[in-house]
Amino acid sequence: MKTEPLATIDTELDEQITDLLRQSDQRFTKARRALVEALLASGQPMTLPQVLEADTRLAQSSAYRNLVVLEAAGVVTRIVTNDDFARYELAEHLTHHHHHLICSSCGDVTDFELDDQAEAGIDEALHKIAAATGFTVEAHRLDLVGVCSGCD
Amino acid sequence: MKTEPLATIDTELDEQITDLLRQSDQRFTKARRALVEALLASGQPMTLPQVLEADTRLAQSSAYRNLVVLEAAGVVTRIVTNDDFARYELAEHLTHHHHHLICSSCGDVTDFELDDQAEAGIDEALHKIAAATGFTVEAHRLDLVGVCSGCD
DNA sequence: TCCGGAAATGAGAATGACTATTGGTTTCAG
DNA sequence: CTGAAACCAATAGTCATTCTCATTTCCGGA
Repeated sequence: MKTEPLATIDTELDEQITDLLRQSDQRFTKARRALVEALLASGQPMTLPQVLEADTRLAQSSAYRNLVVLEAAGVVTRIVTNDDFARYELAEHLTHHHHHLICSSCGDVTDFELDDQAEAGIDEALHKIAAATGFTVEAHRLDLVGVCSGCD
Repeated sequence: MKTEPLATIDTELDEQITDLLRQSDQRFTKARRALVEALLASGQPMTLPQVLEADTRLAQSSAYRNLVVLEAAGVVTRIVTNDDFARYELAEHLTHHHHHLICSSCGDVTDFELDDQAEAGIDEALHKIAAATGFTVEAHRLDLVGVCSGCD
């Protein structure tokens, strides 16, 4: 596979990902690097067809397999909606905490952030719930479902 | 199909559902009533196999088809997780606004509610976002992802 | 640098949740 | 009572995703 990056992975990010993969006994191969570059270049959650379109050198089966590996290693997150395809994006700890606008019409997913105060309020309420139910919190997901401006 | 309800649908709920279905030119048939009863009896989101197990008189194909009808009519909500099966529950406006605890280990989904203050805070923050992005809000979804007490 | 084994790749086949079709039965208006 | 519309159950597709396996690539040791 030739290398012609869609986006550049800086040294720090490269090391983080290499580390995460190593913890799962996996290598940061060219195909996996190409996937990460495509996700990085997009800046938005992508479906598999979108990923393949962004980098036509990728094979479908390998892309699926590598996304599973990357997800297991904590490098990417898989987002399921009611759309036909699942979507993938770089994990939050490699980027920043954020939420999703999900369009119920076209299925598109866009990121957004909440101000710190709102975020803190949610966290507090959620930890109360967790404590009351014996649930160990890994993450919270807050999605806005509606119709995007392009679908009106 | 015989009728031997798992749970009782009170008159008000019955009328609401009948109305919603009528708006989609659909009837509230026995099979659909049985589905609603099963969901009502469970009080939690159910996978299709769980629904079939709860009421063995239901046929798989009809259950799927009727759940599609009920969802289109706004009677039930479909929740998709990373689990193999989608889950179904009664729509919020027939019950009450709530959120989900999703176990990343066993896939089980449990409902919980937030106090009014936290809920209002979230709503406010979200409407700001919507206004800024030209997004028309239909609903918000707040899920807690983690490990349930049975899976530690 | 060259080798050998282990891991990764890619093309295609298989899987399985879900959907559409079919053909027969029930319901309801008139 | 009658016929069309709606329903139901069974079964055959559909299609995103996963698996298989022959081939290729990677990487440490000689």
